Amino acid sequence: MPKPTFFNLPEEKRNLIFHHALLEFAQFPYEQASLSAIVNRAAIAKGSMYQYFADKRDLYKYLVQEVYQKKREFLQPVWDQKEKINFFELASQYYQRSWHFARQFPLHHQVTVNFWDSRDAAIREEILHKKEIRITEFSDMLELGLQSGVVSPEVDKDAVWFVYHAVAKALIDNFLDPDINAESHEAYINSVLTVLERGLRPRKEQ
Amino acid sequence: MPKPTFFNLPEEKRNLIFHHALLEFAQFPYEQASLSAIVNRAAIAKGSMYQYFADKRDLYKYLVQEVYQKKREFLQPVWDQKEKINFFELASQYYQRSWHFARQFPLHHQVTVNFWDSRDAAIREEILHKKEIRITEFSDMLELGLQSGVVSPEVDKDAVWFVYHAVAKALIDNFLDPDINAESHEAYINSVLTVLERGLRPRKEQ
DNA sequence: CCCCCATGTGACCACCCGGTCACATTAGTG
DNA sequence: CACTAATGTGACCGGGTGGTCACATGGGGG
Repeated sequence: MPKPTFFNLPEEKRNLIFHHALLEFAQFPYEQASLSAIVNRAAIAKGSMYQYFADKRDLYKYLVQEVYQKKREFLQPVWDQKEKINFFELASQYYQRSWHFARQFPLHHQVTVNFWDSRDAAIREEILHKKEIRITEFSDMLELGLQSGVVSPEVDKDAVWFVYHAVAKALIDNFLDPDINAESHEAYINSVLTVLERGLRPRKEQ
Repeated sequence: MPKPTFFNLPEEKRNLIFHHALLEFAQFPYEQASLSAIVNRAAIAKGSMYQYFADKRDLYKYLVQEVYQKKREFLQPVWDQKEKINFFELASQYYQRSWHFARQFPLHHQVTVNFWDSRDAAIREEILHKKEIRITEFSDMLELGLQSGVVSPEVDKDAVWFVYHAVAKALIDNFLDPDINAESHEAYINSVLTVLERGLRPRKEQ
């Protein structure tokens, strides 16, 4: 919801603003991010910013929307395989590709991480909305897993969603941990997913 | 590390200050919490606060320390059973009792939740310290589970820690969700733990 | 050339923050 | 009572914030 003026801008200037907003909101959550800092670093007059966006929240919402748009496109190839591979392979590929997204676009990634911690009431609504979308997508995946028999029919679906969501968030929060290099991180994701797949109880078979 | 003056205060006044600090830091994470708001609501002069504590962070560290002290005492009965019951029962009791803590002391609980989101550099050190303590405690528990045979020796211990920590944090963050009543919440915790225990793959036995 | 309108600007506003300090108040002691 | 030391106080400071507004700038068309 930027004002029309923003879209009349030459692309270069739009990118400049977007980039510096990205830098700021990647470093700080919404409440602590400073609009003054953004305009100073972008060498834009504060008043100009208010020609483009209604207020700080307007800018933030636009930024988050664009960031998630990019992430969704990045993950699309994984979703396209939904019917071809099983639940566990799909989950693995999903997190592996999310990790590559974080590597390639660390600022975008950090914005998504900070987004979930926001306390602003209006933004929390957006968060709940995004959460619902995830639940639906995950339920679809899980349903396919149940039908093909790779997922046990005994599990409590809500509990499974809860566990996967919790683990996904923790994985994503740690994607940029500098102590972990590429190879071991991919292995690590798979170790974690194996725990979810097989459980802690010993299995008699195999 | 409050100043000696603080401990010379009559207990009533100490409790007053503690209570209003609790209210503020339960509502906001460290950076967004307002010292001015605390002193105003407690009807204390701002200058007085600086007779008791070196600065905002000093007050916060003291508060967090007291809160975790209370929580540790509350959970002690569970740890005392460490040798008597198995890994999965212990985990269940641990989260059940954590949930009762959140119910009985919602402000204390909320302070612990906000604590983990803090970005202040000095406070992040405390966070890492608390995290190490948790890792050690959990490793001990898991080791007992392995020795007694209720936990599969094939699992990657680091991955198990990661999963349990992630799920614990998510459970705790949702403890005060008003949509969930007492009975169903206890059942919910057990459903989630069952997913971790048995995994998603169907089991041939049983 | 001038007029118009979209765009750019930065001083300025009210408000809030954490922290300080000169001074007032109180309580205990001889 | 007086003297001392501890404690209480709130106006004040410098610095930050999101947001505004009267005005400057510039480029295209009559």
